[in-house]
Amino acid sequence: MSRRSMTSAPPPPPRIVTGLTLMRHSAQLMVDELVARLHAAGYTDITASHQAVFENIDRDGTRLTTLAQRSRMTHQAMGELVHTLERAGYLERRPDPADGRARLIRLTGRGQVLVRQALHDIREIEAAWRAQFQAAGHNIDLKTLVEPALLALSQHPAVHA
Amino acid sequence: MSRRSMTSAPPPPPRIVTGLTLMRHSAQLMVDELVARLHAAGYTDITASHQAVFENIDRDGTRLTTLAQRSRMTHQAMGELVHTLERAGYLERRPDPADGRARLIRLTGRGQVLVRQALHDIREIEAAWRAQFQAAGHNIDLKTLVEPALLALSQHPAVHA
DNA sequence: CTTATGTCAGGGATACTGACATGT
DNA sequence: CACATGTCAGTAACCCTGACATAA
Repeated sequence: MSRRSMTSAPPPPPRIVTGLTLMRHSAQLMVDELVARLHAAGYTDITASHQAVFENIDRDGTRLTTLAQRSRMTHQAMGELVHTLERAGYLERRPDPADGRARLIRLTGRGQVLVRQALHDIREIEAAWRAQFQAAGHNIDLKTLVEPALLALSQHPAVHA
Repeated sequence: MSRRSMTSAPPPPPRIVTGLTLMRHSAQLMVDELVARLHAAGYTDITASHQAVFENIDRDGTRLTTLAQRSRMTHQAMGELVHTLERAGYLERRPDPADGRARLIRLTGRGQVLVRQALHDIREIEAAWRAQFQAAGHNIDLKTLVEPALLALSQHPAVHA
């Protein structure tokens, strides 16, 4: 569960509205909404932090260290996430045939079903955005909107210097 | 300081790229970048969590409870944030003349300077975004784009039901 | 031996729940 | 008394640092 509680209060607008605050709040709402839908679908043990695993795991398995690098966290923290999801039956670990030191982390069948459900929910959530965009007269896709920002920011020296 | 460390690794793309993941990562990068700039400007005691205070405080002072509601957290958690920023000299508390039970939390002079600096940095961060966006052939403002999305999500039943 | 992978132990920062004191 | 405001205490979830075991 997200550490941030799902309060029932109507969302109050912030006083100083910048693009940054809008991004922050939008991302927050999207993730909360996704977790709420997954809970409603019966996946009550999934939390927002697990997103880091599911969005970075490869179809044919991924090493713990790789998962950690992709999600920009320590391998120790990622190890804990993987351990939880493994106990819950979403992941399994098998020795890497190509490297005796490593183990590959893969989705189980149950894990694949969960990811499919999540992608379905995300599509629905994003559809609400698109509808609002079009109602406002824009005809643009969410990826098109956010991708250049990600590029610009990830190339900025201060971010990784 | 953000709990998430500022690793020097190049940003690895996630495997499953949805609008949701892009939003999440962009918001993360923007906030990290802002905090890094504020630190560089000498505000070494500011962390990402303090954003919740500065973006929700009114010019003429705001109650603790109101700050908490606006940032969707408990008043206890907000109380801790305010206490820290008060000790650091960015905020001050004075009795509310209109209600003896309440106290109004306001920016000090130092706090106002900080907010001005932060807004300046945010403008610069967003400029990089806009440049990439225009390079891609689009000519639209960030607020215009994100605001309807935020509206759509905040009105969704599951978010606050 | 050096390097990469992963685990174990402990701690820090954030925000929560519950209980309570105070003032209207 | 009921209610709103705010504080104090304890805890949960998340992620970090440091130390270490293992295998290539």
